[in-house]
Amino acid sequence: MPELPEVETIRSGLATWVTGRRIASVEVRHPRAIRRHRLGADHFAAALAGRRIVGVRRRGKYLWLPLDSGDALLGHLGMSGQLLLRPGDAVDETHLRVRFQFDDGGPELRFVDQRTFGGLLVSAGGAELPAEIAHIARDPLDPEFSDEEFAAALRRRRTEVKRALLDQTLISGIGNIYADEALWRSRLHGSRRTDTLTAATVRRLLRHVRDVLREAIAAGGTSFDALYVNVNGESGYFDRSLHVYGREGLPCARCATPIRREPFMNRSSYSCPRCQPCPRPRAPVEP
DNA sequence: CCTGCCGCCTGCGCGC
DNA sequence: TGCGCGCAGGCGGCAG
Repeated sequence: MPELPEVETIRSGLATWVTGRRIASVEVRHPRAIRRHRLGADHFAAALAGRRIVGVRRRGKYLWLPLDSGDALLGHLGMSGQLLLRPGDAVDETHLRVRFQFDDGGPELRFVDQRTFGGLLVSAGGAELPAEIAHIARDPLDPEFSDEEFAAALRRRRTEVKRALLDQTLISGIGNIYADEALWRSRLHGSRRTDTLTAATVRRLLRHVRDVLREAIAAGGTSFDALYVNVNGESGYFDRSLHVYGREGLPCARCATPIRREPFMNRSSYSCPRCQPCPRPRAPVEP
């Protein structure tokens, strides 16, 4: 579920509430939530108990908490993951997967995940950048993201622009909502081939990607339902500012044409038929 | 190598 | 009321 703005909202909340605190105990309630920690639940808990959290970092949709051991607690929220700060005596959530208690007796950290597509692991020596996410590209809000390298990668690719925006090894943090919103702002149809985009078009696309991500962060993210909330359980309100996502049949804010929904990778893509015309099929390559 | 597709899970809303 | 179906913010692994 959560894309960069939601994960950044959670990162920022965690930074406020867990930085500097020492983990006292870890309870793994569901093994699937730590399936990517190959050494198992006991090792996971032992690697964290007694460690102090020294910060909270993010790349794309991944979060990690560097520890005073030099390791890091790495997490991905998948489609339905939540990280919540809750009083220790609060009733357990139905989908509570992992509980972290601190030695200061303050609020505990809970990993709650309905669909268990998300998960946590301890990355050995991963405080600076976990090796497990070395394949994830920098995100477009990272000061070291290179627009030129991204444009060059698009030119080399033989795929469609929406697929490229969702490819976390090219540019990270963008998911189905913000891909559709950035494409609408850029007046591009998602099935445009990446190798047909001009340099100016790629610049325009990146500008709109950054605009929509920053605006969504300022709104605390997009909450369609209770599945995405910040660490204090509060919803974001960027859903009010969406122009196409989830708006099939509603008028385009620019031209009033009804927004269309098209099947895409077992999900949906939303766009304006007039502002974002389907690209012409490619001319066959001459022999 | 690169690209595209499937499977992993649970819950909700809809039509019958 | 109940049931089956389609759909949902994502990713890793694998086939071609």
